[in-house]
Amino acid sequence: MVIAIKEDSDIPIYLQIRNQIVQGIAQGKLLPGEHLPPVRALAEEIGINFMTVNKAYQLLKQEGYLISDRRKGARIREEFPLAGGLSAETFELLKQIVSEAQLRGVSAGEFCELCTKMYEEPGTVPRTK
Amino acid sequence: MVIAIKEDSDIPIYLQIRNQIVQGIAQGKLLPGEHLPPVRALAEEIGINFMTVNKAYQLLKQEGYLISDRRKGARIREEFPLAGGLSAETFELLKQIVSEAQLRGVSAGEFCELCTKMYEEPGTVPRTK
DNA sequence: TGTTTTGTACTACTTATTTTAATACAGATA
DNA sequence: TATCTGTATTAAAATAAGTAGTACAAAACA
Repeated sequence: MVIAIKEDSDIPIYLQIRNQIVQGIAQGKLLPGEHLPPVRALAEEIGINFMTVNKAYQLLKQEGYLISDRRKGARIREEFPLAGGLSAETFELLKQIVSEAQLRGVSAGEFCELCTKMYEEPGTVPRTK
Repeated sequence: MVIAIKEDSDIPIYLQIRNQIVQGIAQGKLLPGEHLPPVRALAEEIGINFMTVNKAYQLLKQEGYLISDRRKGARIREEFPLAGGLSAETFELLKQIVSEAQLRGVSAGEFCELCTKMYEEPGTVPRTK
């Protein structure tokens, strides 16, 4: 999977990496058990320090998406915890997003339709209704 | 409306204020045209510097939620722009949340149900399904 | 054995952010 | 006039965040 970094984004590089990997797993681009590139290789590919990639991997590992493998690099976890709900942080974030959507005139139905499309056809969801 | 600041939160104070006001508007706790407390009064109530409150008000004003009223303090805007869609930033954030929900075993149906409840009965939505 | 590759711990540097502070000012109000 | 509003300005301090450099241990392999 290709990691594309936006240099001018206000999202830090290590988070861009982390987010793209999470989305990659959710979208099936990264399969359970699959090896990620070594921190140094990915860093060189992107053109950054390998500790920045390491920070992303550390975060993913801490969140349960990755397991460390000193032999062949980091691996996507085989069995996900399936926490059965959102984390407290994500839950609060979602409440905030719903409030803002509501105030911008997005109906509950439209919002759900948008989310459903994100579930089903990730990558092809247009932003404007 | 009462603004409750979590001192140990990793979200900065001015953002906590801003977020709670946005949610307050969405939930009908703050009505269009309603006056917010003066920056100095709210600051003293919370126990912070009034410029921190001012920063929150500035942000809300910039986002179109508030209008300045030099006579009796800031006021909730009467007519919202109804931007007709999410901002690009919020859209990306939502994509991220959907991915994470998906990986945690939350189905599209469950996710939509949760969002719908957030729309309809804000404040009473439990985090655990 | 030696070499290479892996992740990681530790440290450091730089930059950005957040919060507080002290004033000052202009418009509105009583 | 006196007092209330928001706001502009500037500064300072503290904290946090991001990125990077070096060194090291475990594993793999020729």
